Amino acid sequence: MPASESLNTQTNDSSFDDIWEELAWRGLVAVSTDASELKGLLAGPPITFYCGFDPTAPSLHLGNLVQLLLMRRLQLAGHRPLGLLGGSTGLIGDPKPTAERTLNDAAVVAEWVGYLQHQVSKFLSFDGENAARLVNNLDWTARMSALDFLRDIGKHYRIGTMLKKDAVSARLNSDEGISYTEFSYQILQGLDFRQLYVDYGCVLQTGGSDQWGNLTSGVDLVRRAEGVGVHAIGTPLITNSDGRKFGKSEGNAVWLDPALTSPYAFYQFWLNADDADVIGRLKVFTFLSRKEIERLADAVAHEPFKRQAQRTLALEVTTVVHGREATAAAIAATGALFGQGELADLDPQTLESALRELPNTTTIPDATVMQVLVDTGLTSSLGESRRAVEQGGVYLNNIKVVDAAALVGDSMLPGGFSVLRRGKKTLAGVFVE
RNA sequence: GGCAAGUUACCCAAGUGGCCAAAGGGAUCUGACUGUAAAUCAGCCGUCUACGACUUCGUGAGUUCGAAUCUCGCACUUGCCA
Repeated sequence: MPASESLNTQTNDSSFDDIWEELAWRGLVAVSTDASELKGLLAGPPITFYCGFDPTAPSLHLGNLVQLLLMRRLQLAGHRPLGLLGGSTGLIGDPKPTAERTLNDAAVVAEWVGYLQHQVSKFLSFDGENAARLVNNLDWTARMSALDFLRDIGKHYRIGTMLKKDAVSARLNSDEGISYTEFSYQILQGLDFRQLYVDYGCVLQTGGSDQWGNLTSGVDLVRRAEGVGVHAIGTPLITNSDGRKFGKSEGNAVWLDPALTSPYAFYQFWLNADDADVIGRLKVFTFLSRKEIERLADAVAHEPFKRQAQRTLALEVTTVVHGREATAAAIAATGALFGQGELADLDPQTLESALRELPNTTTIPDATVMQVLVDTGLTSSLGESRRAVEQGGVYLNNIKVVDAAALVGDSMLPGGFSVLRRGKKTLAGVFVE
């Protein structure tokens, strides 16, 4: 439901000469085929372009969000998006630099395709002249025989070129090696581009720059098989300013599915963006204008403690992904839980709904705080709970828990619930019956 | 198919019969400082009914008073040869 409600308010920034200029300013182009040709292409009559999403998990994540928003920007510029779901490529898995993937069960992949399809559809408009369209590469791959594959497609591929792709050579140089299955992935992806060119006149593919080898695979195949020059854009990998991977929070990726990453957690993720990163994030993940973003950059420079850019970022991105209502709830919860006042002074109703946004559990007054920490997922074992308490990192209703044997019933708020906190900002709700 | 090397906790990586729940680094987590930021410093970092017990060093058997360490089988990875 959410997302799509934002579609009507999204626009590109008209202060740019053309969409290419805007994409460049937003830092969305890390690599591409001939830049001046692309610029001309995107400034001209509507083209059809595509971006693929492989079902390697039950939900899309932040890396995919970059692609989805790029697609939307291109659509707003008048171009026609094809959202490709990797029903077949997801069965194979693209080579990760470090390790071979474990193959997922076909039924599971098919199920995930359904989830992703639903998610992708929320970010694109399916109305009007340049309505988006979803396709599944299983539709044309499944019926292709091994012989057709080798004769019609394989003949266009040179092993030398394939070996030189970063994703492949990295693995060949590691002691992990690479299976024939994953080695072949680039051909499957190339096949997609060709098929979409033939069926829809698709002339541009976008993807992460780590997929550059796979993007060019398609460009090469279309040139060889169809004699046509098509294009590819690789977006930069989003990393934190200190080079660490982005979108990993407590060891888990930030998902777009609210069941996997709650809107509250999602909102918090953006709110916690580093000063050094926040402006870049605004450019990539919001539809705010250059003028507005420059104003926020100024705010970061002169009054960083107000964290205006972070607040705006969190508001904008959460709204785009989860909708206004969920965002409002996340902000309300944030206000209640991180506000200055006493928890006991808060309206129990407000507080309770805030706690519902958090990981929470229902228990009895005699339960130990240590056990509840585990139940809410704040810690993963009693030992870790014990350590957290010993280190002075556990708070029940903002009162530091000093006794490892403390019970939930020792401190309760009016209304029969408690705010359990680990560290400075990891919170959970405890409902006592 | 032959020969060789390898498989250690979230990741990298020491350890080659007892002093090993296993060095070191990184990541995560906690504390101090702060702005729910960064940087820095410190601590924690297998599980538990916790001064002790239990389960781990690819996997299954075995040798031994005692095995991550030795032997054999199996699986997987890499390199060289065919």
